[in-house]
Amino acid sequence: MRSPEELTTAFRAAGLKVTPQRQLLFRLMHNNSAHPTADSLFAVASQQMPGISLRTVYQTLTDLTEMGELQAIEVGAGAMRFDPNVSDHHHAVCEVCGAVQDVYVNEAPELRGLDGFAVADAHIVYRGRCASCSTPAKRR
Amino acid sequence: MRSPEELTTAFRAAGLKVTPQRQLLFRLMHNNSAHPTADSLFAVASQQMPGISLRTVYQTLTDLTEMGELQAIEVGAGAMRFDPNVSDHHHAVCEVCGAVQDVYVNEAPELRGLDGFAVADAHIVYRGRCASCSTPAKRR
DNA sequence: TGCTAATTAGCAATGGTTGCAAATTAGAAA
DNA sequence: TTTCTAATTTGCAACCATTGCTAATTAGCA
Repeated sequence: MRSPEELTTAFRAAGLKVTPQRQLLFRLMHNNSAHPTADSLFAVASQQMPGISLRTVYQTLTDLTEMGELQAIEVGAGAMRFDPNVSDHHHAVCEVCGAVQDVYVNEAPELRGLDGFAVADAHIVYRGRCASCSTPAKRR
Repeated sequence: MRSPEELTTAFRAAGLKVTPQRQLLFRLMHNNSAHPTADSLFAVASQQMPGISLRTVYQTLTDLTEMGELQAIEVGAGAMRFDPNVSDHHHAVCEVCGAVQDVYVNEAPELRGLDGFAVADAHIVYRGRCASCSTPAKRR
């Protein structure tokens, strides 16, 4: 997603208002690689702006997603995650701690069984253990 | 998933009871390639057994999934789908009609960005248009 | 045929998300 | 700077898919 400054310009150009709530969310999502849920983002936002509504967080995340600034991802089990990285990539979900990280594939595999299906998009969810959850010997 | 007869034997061998509800659901899921949701399966089951509970449908689908007889898949947007095909495969979801079909990949692609993540499982969801939704000229 | 643990049904409750309406406010225009 | 109005925010109710709970029922062994 673009920088908070660029988004400010883009929103105004589109006839949308740039409210303090939106500015805060622009900042919180920019370069955010945590793949937060609406709720976890709400928790962080609330610290900096007590009284901000969860409804507004949902609204803004939806708006940004529709504008192509965020990618909404469904990793199974639970809430939607939001990712400011809108490049073509996939996700790995740690089954231990729930963390989500970006994964890139070099080339799409060949498919069988498409049977006339016209693929527009593909998304892969990998499950397993992230680096920190794979090294139990670390606690010495 | 195995045949209703084999499941009957397997359930009894595991100390589980083979109720009329379960037998019906065994039959309805066997060779079912529609990837039904719990609710759509409930609708079909209700026709053949009025009074069957949605709770029981959920329960039985969960049991079968835990026994490895079904695969529970999350295609994004909406309810869980259940698939009696438990072989290693993926899914294509039609964005027009919502149909889900099985897809097989020849070989897993190389990944970048794993960064120590140990992959245990991968599931790909393709989105696009199924064959029947891709041929508008059919209505002559 | 009786017994008992497994199962069912029904309903309440949960978690994530959206619809709605009233109050507030950004920002263009005067 | 003030006014005006459409956009936005908030709070709450409602929604959907799913699960928890429990009393009543039942499969299937002895």
